[in-house]
Amino acid sequence: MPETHQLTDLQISLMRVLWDRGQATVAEICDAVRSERGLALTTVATLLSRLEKRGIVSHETRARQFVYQALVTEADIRRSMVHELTEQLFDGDVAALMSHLLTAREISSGDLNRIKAMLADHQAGRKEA
Amino acid sequence: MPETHQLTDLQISLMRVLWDRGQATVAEICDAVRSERGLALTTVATLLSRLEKRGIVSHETRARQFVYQALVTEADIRRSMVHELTEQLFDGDVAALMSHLLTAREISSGDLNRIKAMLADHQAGRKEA
DNA sequence: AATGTAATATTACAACTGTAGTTAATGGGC
DNA sequence: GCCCATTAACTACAGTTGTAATATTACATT
Repeated sequence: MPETHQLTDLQISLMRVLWDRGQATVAEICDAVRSERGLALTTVATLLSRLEKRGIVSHETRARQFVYQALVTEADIRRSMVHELTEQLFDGDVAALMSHLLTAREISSGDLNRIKAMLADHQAGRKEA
Repeated sequence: MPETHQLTDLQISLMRVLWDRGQATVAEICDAVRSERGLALTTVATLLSRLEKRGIVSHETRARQFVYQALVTEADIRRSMVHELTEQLFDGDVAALMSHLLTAREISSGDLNRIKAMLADHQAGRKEA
């Protein structure tokens, strides 16, 4: 259970590559983010080694190259970051955040229907648990 | 329309005082956050002047003291921070964030009912609009 | 064995944040 | 008019982040 992992935008970009692929070398990650953010190889390497120091990723060496993999899942990060945000901005009140999402944003009716369906599912699933 | 204002935990604590009171002197803000975070007066002053440089707050001088007030509302900050988070972690998909909230084990049945009610309200309101 | 090449390791640096000490100004009380 | 207390201004410093150049290492090829 990683306590609370707050990641920046850039850090998430790198993580996403690992989440998508499972593993990746520095060069692969560098390539993968090139379109959205052109970074030098050494920059990516630095970022990854910092993430490793924080216990977010790990690496093994294979054919002279570091192959990184995520140690936390995207769900973990979502959980801890959403939790943080909820605490900070909504005093921990998830329903308040929901309310914000419903009112402070243009939500499509498609979204609304999806949400209603999810709610129904959720309650159904909850009952049998 | 303040572009995108990401505030840290501490910055939000200070802002909250201003949001609650409308205005406050440095000393008042310092006192207000003392319980949750004991900071030196000069620390609070520094933080506020940095926020002012960013256009988040402003001050006027009254009786030898700076009286600060927020230039952005809590709703503004909520909007931009929730938006950022949604973009970064859910690829902009609000319904996906909702889904996460429903499944991420942080929601009580009471919350669920409140949410259902809000959804109903929201759709009702939306119809007449 | 020498060398080119690819990869990592080391070092650097500016901006921002959290934190606060020190200094300067100034108004109120005596 | 002088001193104290309050308050703001300036300075400082360590940690994190974004960014990358340079240095070192080591494999593969000749």
